[in-house]
Amino acid sequence: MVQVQALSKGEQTRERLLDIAQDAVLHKGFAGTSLDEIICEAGITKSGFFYHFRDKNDLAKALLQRYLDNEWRVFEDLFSQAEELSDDPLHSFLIFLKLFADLMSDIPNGHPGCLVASYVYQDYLFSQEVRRMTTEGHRIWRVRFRERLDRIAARYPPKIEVDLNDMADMLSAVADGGIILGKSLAEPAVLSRQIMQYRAYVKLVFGG
Amino acid sequence: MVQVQALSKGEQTRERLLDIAQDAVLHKGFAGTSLDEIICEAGITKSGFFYHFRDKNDLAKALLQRYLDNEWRVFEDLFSQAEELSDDPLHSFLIFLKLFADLMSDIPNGHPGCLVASYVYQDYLFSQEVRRMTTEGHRIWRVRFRERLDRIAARYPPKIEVDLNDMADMLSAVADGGIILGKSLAEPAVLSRQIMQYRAYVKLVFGG
DNA sequence: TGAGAAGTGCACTGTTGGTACAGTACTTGT
DNA sequence: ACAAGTACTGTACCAACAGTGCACTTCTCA
Repeated sequence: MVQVQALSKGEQTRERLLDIAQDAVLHKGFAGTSLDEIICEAGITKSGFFYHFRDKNDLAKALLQRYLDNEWRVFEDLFSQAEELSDDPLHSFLIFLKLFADLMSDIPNGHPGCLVASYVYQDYLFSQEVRRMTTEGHRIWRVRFRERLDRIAARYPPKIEVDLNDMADMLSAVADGGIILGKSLAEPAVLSRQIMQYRAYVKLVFGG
Repeated sequence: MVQVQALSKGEQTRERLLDIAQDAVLHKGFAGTSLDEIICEAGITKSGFFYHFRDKNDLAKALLQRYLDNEWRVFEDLFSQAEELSDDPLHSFLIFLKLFADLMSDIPNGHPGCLVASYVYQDYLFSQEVRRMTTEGHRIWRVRFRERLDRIAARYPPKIEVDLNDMADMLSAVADGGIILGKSLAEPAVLSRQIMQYRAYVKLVFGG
């Protein structure tokens, strides 16, 4: 049993505001999301909102930070689960990808959308700080996946010449693209299937 | 020499408005793009704008329609080029992918962004008609790529069990994801490299 | 019970999308 | 050269909304 720190009333309200805002932003964009609708849905006044966030950009930043932290935790968790199930770097990575795909297919109405992708398509709306956070997010994922691929390549020489950075990026790309396709086609299964396609690629490149 | 129908003055203005609007939308989102800034940059008045478009949603629709038409033409062109260079379905598709990757790496400041992806992340802002257009766009691409893969699979049995719809979708996914990564990391080369990763996958699945 | 956390109330300003409509200059076919 | 569109301009207006600032109040919990 994991001991979760109880949230104070203020933190609860803040989380609720973030939940509502994220949902709205992923469907209407940041500029299209009005503070009025957020506070209305949260049952709070405008002044109450500004007690929690300096301004709208501060909300954007908090939203992204929370999203990145969550993603980090999820991947951390999946990686450690996968490592418990196999010592072999390739098998472990393949298990990780399967777990990832399963997790994505378990989301009730499909993945709600990647906040980072959404921000990338609205970069002029945000401060440099926030833009740097999206860049950093993608860079971190590249490094994390790359580490795994390096370990795999050390034991299983690739069957074809391949740049491991590109291959690491491909997982991010396939995930971002899969989310978009899944939303657009109203076929939530697309995302997990795309991850499995990536998995098949990894298998072919390193596997026998 | 292809005879291009000269644009009337009105059509020129309309195109200019669409150019300006598309650029803005890809950086600020649709709601974040004001009519005022569009007309200001176009050197036209508000009344002039409403001569060309009924309202803002009409602009959104025209923008998307033009984008889809352009994409269609580009792929049509690349496919026919590739088919001229080889009769073999696999080789032809691989050539197509290489041409596609090259085209994407030739864009001066990198791909400006996929309007369809941008719309998907702002779906609540648009009319049902526009939303259907994004869905239809993705569905068409799936079908077009799928046709090619079918022809390939008929001659070259896949080395692994693979769903050809998923494989067709993967090109869209990798392209959408590659655009996002390229923008986010400020590394325009990412997109064409991701397309080449997909090409490597196709080669491994069907190739010897 | 008292000090800070977590709000409320209200006033204000500029912007936005959108409407209405009369007038005008520029093109284009004939 | 002229009429008939085409492609706008100018002006005036509106309701809704984003975003802020600040004084004031209520709630919570150590």
